Amino acid sequence: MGDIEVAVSTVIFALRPDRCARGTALWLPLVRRIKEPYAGRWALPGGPVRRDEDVEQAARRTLLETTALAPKYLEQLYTFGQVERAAEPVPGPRVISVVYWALVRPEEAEHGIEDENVGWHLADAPPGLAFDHATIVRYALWRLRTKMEYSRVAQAFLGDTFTLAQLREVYEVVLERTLDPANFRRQMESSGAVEPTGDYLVGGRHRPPRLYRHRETRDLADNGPLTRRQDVVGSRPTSTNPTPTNPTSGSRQTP
Amino acid sequence: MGDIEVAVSTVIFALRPDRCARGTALWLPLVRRIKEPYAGRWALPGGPVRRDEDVEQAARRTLLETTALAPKYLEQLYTFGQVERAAEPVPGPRVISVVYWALVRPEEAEHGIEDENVGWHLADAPPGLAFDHATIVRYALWRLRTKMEYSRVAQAFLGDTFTLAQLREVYEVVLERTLDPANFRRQMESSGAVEPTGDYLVGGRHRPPRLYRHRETRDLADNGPLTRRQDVVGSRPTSTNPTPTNPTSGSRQTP
DNA sequence: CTAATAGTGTCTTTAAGACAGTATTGA
DNA sequence: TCAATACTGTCTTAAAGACACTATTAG
Repeated sequence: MGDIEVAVSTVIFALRPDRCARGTALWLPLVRRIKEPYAGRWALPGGPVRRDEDVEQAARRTLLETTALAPKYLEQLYTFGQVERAAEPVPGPRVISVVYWALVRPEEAEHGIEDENVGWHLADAPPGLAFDHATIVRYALWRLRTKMEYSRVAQAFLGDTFTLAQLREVYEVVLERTLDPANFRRQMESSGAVEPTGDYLVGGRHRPPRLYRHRETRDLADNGPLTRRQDVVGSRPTSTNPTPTNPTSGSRQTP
Repeated sequence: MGDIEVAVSTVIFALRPDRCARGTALWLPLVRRIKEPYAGRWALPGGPVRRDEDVEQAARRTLLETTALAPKYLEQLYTFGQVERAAEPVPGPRVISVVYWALVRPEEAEHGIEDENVGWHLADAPPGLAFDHATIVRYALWRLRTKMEYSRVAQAFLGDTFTLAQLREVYEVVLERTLDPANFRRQMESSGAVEPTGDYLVGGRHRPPRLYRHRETRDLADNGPLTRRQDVVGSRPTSTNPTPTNPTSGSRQTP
């Protein structure tokens, strides 16, 4: 029964300058596999969950170990639990993967490792990936774009202060369409997601734009009621359940 | 390493008549635990994942075994993977739970088992639950309400044909507020989510309302790109990956 | 007929989008 | 001065909501 391995993988997105086309594009770091199933192919950073660490903690640890990244925004994406997952070239062991997705700021991204085994790739067109990681990346991209429309995730791509033009560029690059600066400004200001610092960004070639900061009314990575960790109302400090172990409903037919 | 158990739990919602207050309320089935951690307490139906079954399949199986329910709408909710999950009364084994949520129609709900160990409870105010199942139920409720606003999940509570008043009642009960019948009608008709069958519901006390059916343009339980299983563009038929097993980025510092 | 629900029409408010116009900087 | 970006104002359109009004049934 304890015959199933649990692993984590993480899809990390960052905005980085792009040589061709427009200035900026969406990138994600990949690591090259060295062991056999898919050896030599690119894959999402990850690894097995240790017995004594939380699953999210495992995601952070493997990320740090393989890419040296420590993203502030980290959220669970989906758990992939099909039986035939490892059955591609070699019928390996049964592995269930809890996949996370992360957003890092440009400065954070710079601290990441880059060598022949760890590198950034365009999120739109990643190279041939191991396992079904291509599907996972596509799903993560869909989640990012969807969440962009109704939340403030875009701010996770930026530093503590930023101009509205920078924030707008995040939206434009991720959603792949241009936005009207005037309307964008109005929306951001009326939504209360940002607030002006009072400072201006000097050194630009033209009129210095106002600087803004995140308005941390709520956490950026919102998982609904999961973020509000300790409830005041309910009971104990909310541990994260181990599920009923086979309840086998005993005596049925009892009104 | 294979020292971790993987289990599933499912939060099932159904609309059922309520004795007090308004006619209908949101209910969910719970099972009574018979084994020791939390023996006697109510818990979500679920159980361990077998080595040879998909995780989703495990959710369906345990649901059928314990409650005799086979919901059409079943979707992954979240995976709970903290270390201290089982550590409440007895420091049990490490268990990671993949939690699903399901919606069942009234007729489906009637087929469910009901005895002293399996019973329906008000989703708003469940009894004292085992583990952190109260948190999970609260989270599932939040997801249901959130998803209700932008998708067509409401239809999963109803049969093949229904009146707009019935559909509106689903929204009203779940969202806990009344909706304007006129505006609701317009929204539903313009969204293209439903289409009139041409028939009318006779036998009512008053003017017979038009019957509608789901417009199955897309799947009800949409998981973004995950539902579109086989891609035509990409490559192979999309298996569901087993994650890279510890890539340990080899030779760093290589430009 | 009345009671009750089904369904339509219309007005107001709000937000999104298009786009013209003004402001402020470096060179 | 000019180019380029920052920022403001205003018009149009679409959707949401409030709510009056008509339609059709059972009894």
